[in-house]
Amino acid sequence: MTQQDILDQLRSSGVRLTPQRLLILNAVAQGGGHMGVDEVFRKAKESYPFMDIATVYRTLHLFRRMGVVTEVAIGDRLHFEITDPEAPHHHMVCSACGGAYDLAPDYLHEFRNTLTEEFDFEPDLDNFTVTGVCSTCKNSASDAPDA
Amino acid sequence: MTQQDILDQLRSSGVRLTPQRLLILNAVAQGGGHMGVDEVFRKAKESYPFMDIATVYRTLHLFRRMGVVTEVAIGDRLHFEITDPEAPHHHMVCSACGGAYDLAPDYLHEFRNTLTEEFDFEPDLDNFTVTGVCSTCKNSASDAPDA
DNA sequence: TAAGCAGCCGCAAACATTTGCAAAAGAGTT
DNA sequence: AACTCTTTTGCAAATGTTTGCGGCTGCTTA
Repeated sequence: MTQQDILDQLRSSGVRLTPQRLLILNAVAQGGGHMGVDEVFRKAKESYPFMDIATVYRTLHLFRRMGVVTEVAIGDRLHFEITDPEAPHHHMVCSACGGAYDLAPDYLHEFRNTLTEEFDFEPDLDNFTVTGVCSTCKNSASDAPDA
Repeated sequence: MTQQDILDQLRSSGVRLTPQRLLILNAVAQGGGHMGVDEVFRKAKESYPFMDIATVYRTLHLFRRMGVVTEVAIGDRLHFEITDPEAPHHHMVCSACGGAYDLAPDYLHEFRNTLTEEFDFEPDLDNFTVTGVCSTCKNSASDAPDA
């Protein structure tokens, strides 16, 4: 599951491979975890100073539409990561510390089955995120009172 | 479970009751289902032409923080509805037709338990939305290009 | 390799959302 | 009712995101 596959997928979809798109793809990939729009922009701009923010938005949306990247909402910010079809996973985001944890799909099988059987509703769990409070923050709740 | 309770809750939180806030609360309540920011703005403006869009944003965020309204993401748009503590529910949003369906909390109990037990992660399912394709759209995949 | 087409990019302007600030207004106190 | 304190509002300016458009470029065909 390399970038090569992604490039093939793009090409075969009639989408053009441009330097800008490759840079953006690289930026997301090298970002490892979750890259914000502006982080992708800055990183891509390092290699190509004429990079435009509009292109970054358009390209990320394109990639998302094609399933190449996955969008994760952390707080109010959108983050992006390369979609890994071999090991799809979901996210738990802590509203206290902003941390994002991976969640194996097994935990959602039951839920999916329920929705399908009860409502004939086919959930798209590829872009699935649960918000909540993580273990760490929950257990150190004593520190952070609010006035 | 009336607006009165909401007002009391606001007052007792040290939040001030202003005409603007009442109008916005009313707009969301009368909107019945899910009101977009601009819809709330327009409706409130009918009664008070000086209403400012910034006030609408600030107030909706305030209400959300206080749990008075619930935010539902439908497509790229945020919608708001009055939180009903008597009958909390979640949402299934169809990515094809944009429809929003209520989902009883029972269906999430199991899921919540799993997250808590396995990860000590306390999910906030009050603002919980699953995206997917609804029965209608799934079964009429052949016709409806867009509606 | 040259030519042609369609899709893409960069720019700037439109639109959406957030924020700083001074004036205005709610809520308690006298 | 007048006073004071603090929050809230409206405006405008700052961000953040999307879109229209003319020129540019990847890709295909010959």
